[in-house]
Amino acid sequence: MGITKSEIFTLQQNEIATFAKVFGHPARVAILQHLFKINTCVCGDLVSIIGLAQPTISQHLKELKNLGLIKGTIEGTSVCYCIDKDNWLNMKTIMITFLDQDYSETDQCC
Amino acid sequence: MGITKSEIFTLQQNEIATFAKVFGHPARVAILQHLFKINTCVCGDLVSIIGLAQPTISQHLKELKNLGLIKGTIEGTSVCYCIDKDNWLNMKTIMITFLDQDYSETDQCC
DNA sequence: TCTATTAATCGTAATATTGCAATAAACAAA
DNA sequence: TTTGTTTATTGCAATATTACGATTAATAGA
Repeated sequence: MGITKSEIFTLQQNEIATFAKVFGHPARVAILQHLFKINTCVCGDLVSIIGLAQPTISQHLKELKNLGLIKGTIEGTSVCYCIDKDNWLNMKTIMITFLDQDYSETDQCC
Repeated sequence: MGITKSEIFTLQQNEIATFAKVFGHPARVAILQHLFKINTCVCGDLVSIIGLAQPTISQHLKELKNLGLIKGTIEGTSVCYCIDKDNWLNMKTIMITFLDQDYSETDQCC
């Protein structure tokens, strides 16, 4: 039925999945990498850099903004985007905790 | 049109997105957390633990197996699943490198 | 052999995602 | 005010994902 049954999972599991989902598209990965790389706000050149149509980029930016990972500031006719450092750090902690689970070397059966 | 234009992104960007996508569903997060928690192979009790139908769990397991994050061993009529440690570590390195990008505190505009 | 158990596969319905053309909105500058 | 520039929104088509009933396959045990 195409609909995720999020109600049967914990808040933490849903949160991890929500963050992961937004990284599940290479355009959004590329946008974030660019924002980190140029080390300042980006005003408008994302469309030419990524290579997708302007409405498509705008949609991807919206998803990143909804999760709070980036923020945009209006500068005249253009909008400047940058990483939201606090929220990124919070997300990073949650994701790394998930990735960093560890288990002892004993009691392995495969 | 519902199809990701992966050809315009780098191999690394596509790899990050592929790993992230598999974590983008809470059932798969829950499966992996359970495999880490019980610290040994799981033979069949995943359906009752997660709370989705057996074909649905089987489908999620298949996606995790396709990416190499888990492996299954046949034990009679049941199959035992566990984390593939080597591949998990490889994935972890790739994902943490992405999450851990950093940028200097200077030259910020927002 | 027959039956029960377990997991995979098939088929299908419902919903979500991706991408873009067309358009709108907001503002700067002439 | 008009024109150009930039970004957001709308609407839609194509494809992907999620979920599960029905079925199949494989094996253990009676």
